[in-house]
Amino acid sequence: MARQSVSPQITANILEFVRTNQMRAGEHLPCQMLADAFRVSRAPVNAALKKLEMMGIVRAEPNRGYFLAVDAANVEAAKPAGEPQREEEDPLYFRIAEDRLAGKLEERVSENELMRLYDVARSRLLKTLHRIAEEGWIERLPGNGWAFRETLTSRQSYEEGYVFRAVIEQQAMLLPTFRPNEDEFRKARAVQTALVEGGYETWSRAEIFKANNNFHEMLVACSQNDFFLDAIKRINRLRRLIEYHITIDRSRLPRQTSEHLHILDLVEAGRRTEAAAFLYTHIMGASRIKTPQV
Amino acid sequence: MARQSVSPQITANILEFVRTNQMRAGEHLPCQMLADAFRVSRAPVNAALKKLEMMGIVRAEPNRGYFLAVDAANVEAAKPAGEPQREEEDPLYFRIAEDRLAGKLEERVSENELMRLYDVARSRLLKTLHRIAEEGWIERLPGNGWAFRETLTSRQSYEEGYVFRAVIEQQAMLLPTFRPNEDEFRKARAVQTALVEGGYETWSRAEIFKANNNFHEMLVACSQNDFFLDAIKRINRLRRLIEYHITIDRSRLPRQTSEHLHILDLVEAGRRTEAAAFLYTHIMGASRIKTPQV
DNA sequence: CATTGCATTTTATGACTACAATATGTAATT
DNA sequence: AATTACATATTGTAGTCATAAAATGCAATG
Repeated sequence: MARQSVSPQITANILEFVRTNQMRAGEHLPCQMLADAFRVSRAPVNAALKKLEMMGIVRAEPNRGYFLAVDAANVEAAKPAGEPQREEEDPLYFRIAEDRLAGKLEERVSENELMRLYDVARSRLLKTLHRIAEEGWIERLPGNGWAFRETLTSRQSYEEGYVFRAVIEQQAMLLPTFRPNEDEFRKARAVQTALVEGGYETWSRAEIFKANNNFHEMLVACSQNDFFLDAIKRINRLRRLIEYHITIDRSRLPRQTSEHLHILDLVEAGRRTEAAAFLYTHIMGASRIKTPQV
Repeated sequence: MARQSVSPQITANILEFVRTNQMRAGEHLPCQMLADAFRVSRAPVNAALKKLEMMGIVRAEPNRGYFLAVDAANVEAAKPAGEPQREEEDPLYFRIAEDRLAGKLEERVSENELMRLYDVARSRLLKTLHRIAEEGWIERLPGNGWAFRETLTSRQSYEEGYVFRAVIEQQAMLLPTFRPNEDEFRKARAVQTALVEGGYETWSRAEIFKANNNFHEMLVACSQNDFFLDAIKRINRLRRLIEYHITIDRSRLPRQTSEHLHILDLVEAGRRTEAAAFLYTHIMGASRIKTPQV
């Protein structure tokens, strides 16, 4: 048993790429271009394309490479047929998170203990633990073992997180370096509009959540300050974990989405201060409504 | 060859503990208490105390434990005699940082490559790389290898960092949950006063830098919001790395220190808004002065 | 009764090997 | 000139073992 491959992830990436670029059947998919986009070599890209060929999404032409077989709009439909409902991403990560949230894991744990419990190799466990450490809800102790932090389990830190997000995003928008990116704004508008026009009833929870996060991260990215962007990305990864445990309240989505569109309007109209203030209340509002469920 | 011990680190911790608590000769140093304070078991604490006994800083009494042999003020003097100038903390970390700053390391590096280059075991390398990843200046690629980010090397991100700090610290102080901690304020005042009264000429660069960081982290900690505190801690770790490469300008220290004291005054007088605004310009001012040297 | 001192258990690192996945160089194709 | 197809080189993960360090249980001490 060697390592687990990245090519499944690449497969998903290609599908997303095709969709967000709204590509049409027959368009060429150059191998090197995809490899660069996903920061891997051509090897896993080829493996992914081979899989997609079997799924009927791309067509291979000898010595010319792979070509999209269906329009982007129809890729969606072709996907669930071939593979399980949703690819797993990192099962170990979620198992640890669930067990911690359920109180099945003590505050202090040793690596050996976790290896036995989840029956995984040390290297795999460490990879996941370090990922968790980056998200800030576990830390390595100086001697042996790891200690969970309260970030995940306490109600208070959940609210602190919303305050942090609201402040960071508002301030990012007020920075002198903030400059709306026309291209990204257009794409964001398209996604939010798709959500309003029925998407919020059919999209999966993960897709809705991702669209939401992308919107906010796109806004912060316009500040041109990587520290603000990194801070938001980090807390969003954390949020995803917690909010997966909350039954999504789809009735709130239309309002949320229209608020997003309103923010885009304000920024494009040059009313930045207003937009920032509105953004702040938008985020804090989301917190107030959801917390009773936790 | 097994792993490297944490007890040298514990030795340093005990010395710092004795100093910041201004303990006097003869005071008892309970083993379990120290172990709890540093989040390790009694084993490495005992090892550290044994070393300190040989250095003449503590005295062992059979079946009663260890007792401080000199006053906290004199610990300083006793230290450099026994051991090398400064304990290394993590040589690998600094070697990688130096080599990256000097342009000796490409943007993309593989683990094997680094293992050969620095002649360390994979586990040790990974530990350090993950630490660096947490600080945000390297990231794991999806396939093989790691990629350095621009955070360290670009002039722009250096300035972005100052903007981030200024905003975060100011906003932290303006949070409704902000509550000055009397104890910490008193200690901070003592340290800053010691600096003014000559400390800035005799203290080592590392000590001055640490005192500075502690001051700012203490302020943010008063916001009672861990996300703000974590963000500041993360960027401070990064700052330390870069500023170690700048010859410290000791002539600026008196002004910096008096500004710190001024901030404490304003907060204690309940003039929070003024304090926050002053804090903002204090940080941005530091940036403007230093950048020409980079 | 808290704390030490010591014996015992448990832990994590280093070193080695095997191998599938990833990365890359190069000739052939359009 | 860009891209593919294939062959080759390199990488990182998993597994196992030995061992020093860290954690822990408990009788002895003050």
